[in-house]
Amino acid sequence: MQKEKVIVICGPTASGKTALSIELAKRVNGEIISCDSMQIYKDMNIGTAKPTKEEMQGIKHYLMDFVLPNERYSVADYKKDAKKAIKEILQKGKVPIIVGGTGLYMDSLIYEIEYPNIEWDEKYREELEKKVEKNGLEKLYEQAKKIDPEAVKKISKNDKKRILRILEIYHATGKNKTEQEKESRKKEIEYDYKIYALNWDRNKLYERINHRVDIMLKQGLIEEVTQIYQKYEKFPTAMQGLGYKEVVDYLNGMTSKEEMVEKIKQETRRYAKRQLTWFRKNKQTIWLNAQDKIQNNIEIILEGLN
RNA sequence: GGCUUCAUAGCUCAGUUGGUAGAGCAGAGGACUGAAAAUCCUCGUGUCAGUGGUUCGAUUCCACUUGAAGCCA
Repeated sequence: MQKEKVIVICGPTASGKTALSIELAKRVNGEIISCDSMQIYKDMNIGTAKPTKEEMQGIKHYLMDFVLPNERYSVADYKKDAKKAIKEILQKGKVPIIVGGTGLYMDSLIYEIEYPNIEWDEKYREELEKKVEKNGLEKLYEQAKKIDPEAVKKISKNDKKRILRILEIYHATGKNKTEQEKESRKKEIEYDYKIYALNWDRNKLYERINHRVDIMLKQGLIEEVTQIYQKYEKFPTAMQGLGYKEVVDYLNGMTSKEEMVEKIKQETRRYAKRQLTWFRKNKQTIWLNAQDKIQNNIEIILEGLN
């Protein structure tokens, strides 16, 4: 039996994914599933460049604006939610269009990675964090090496996040990360993902990013962050968002306004570069020239559906 | 007009007692399996302002030229 087709549109921030995807959805009777680790949050609109109701033009968007900034959300959640959304859209007889720039989330879907069902262990994480503070990372690195030498080989001594993760997986499942990752890819991929990525001339992309940051500030980014900051107490990840942490520093008097603006622009440019690195890795991706007319790119995508 | 100081990587600056040079930042490339807009790794050849001179050899010393900053008129 032939697999059903799912369109995927990725690309760096400010590359025009939103505009393209909405036009495409109108054309193919599609609905959009966002693939963006920050647009999931409520109240974070300006800084995440979330499309407005008007921009959506009546096209339904899934997995956007449904998590509170003080809640936790992970790739595993995303994968589950996104697959559910795909099924729902197909059942309606419509075309699912995955759109976004979060590479990790994207891969969890297109490779259909299976995540073992484990609970988020706040206590163990805190315990590990304390150990790092007290004795430094090195001891935990050695410990991780004993548990999973193969995984440790691939990371640096300074990669705290991944060192802790190796320990956490072992703590929760009794398996090492390498083993668990092998199992996570065993299942056959259910859909025929057609993957497209948008690209720009690098300098032009950077100009767009700079310009977009200026617009965000005009639209009231500082006010948005101020409100979120007052409304919620904890931000497990939401405040890691670009633009958000920098505004927080500014509000706390750590930086001047000019420094803040420059920092947001620079970090966003760097982020775009990392996104491109990620998307280049997948060799089945078809690259679209974002400087072309939207309609031309839509034609290319339509050809791929036949 | 006179004197002094400076001119080295895209930027800020080290340095070479004369044997053609190196940091930070910017930038580039890469990695990525439950925080990912996060986290981490790698990468520094440039007429050492220009033209002459001294020298086996000058980015380094000398002269002049150009530009910048400062001081004195």
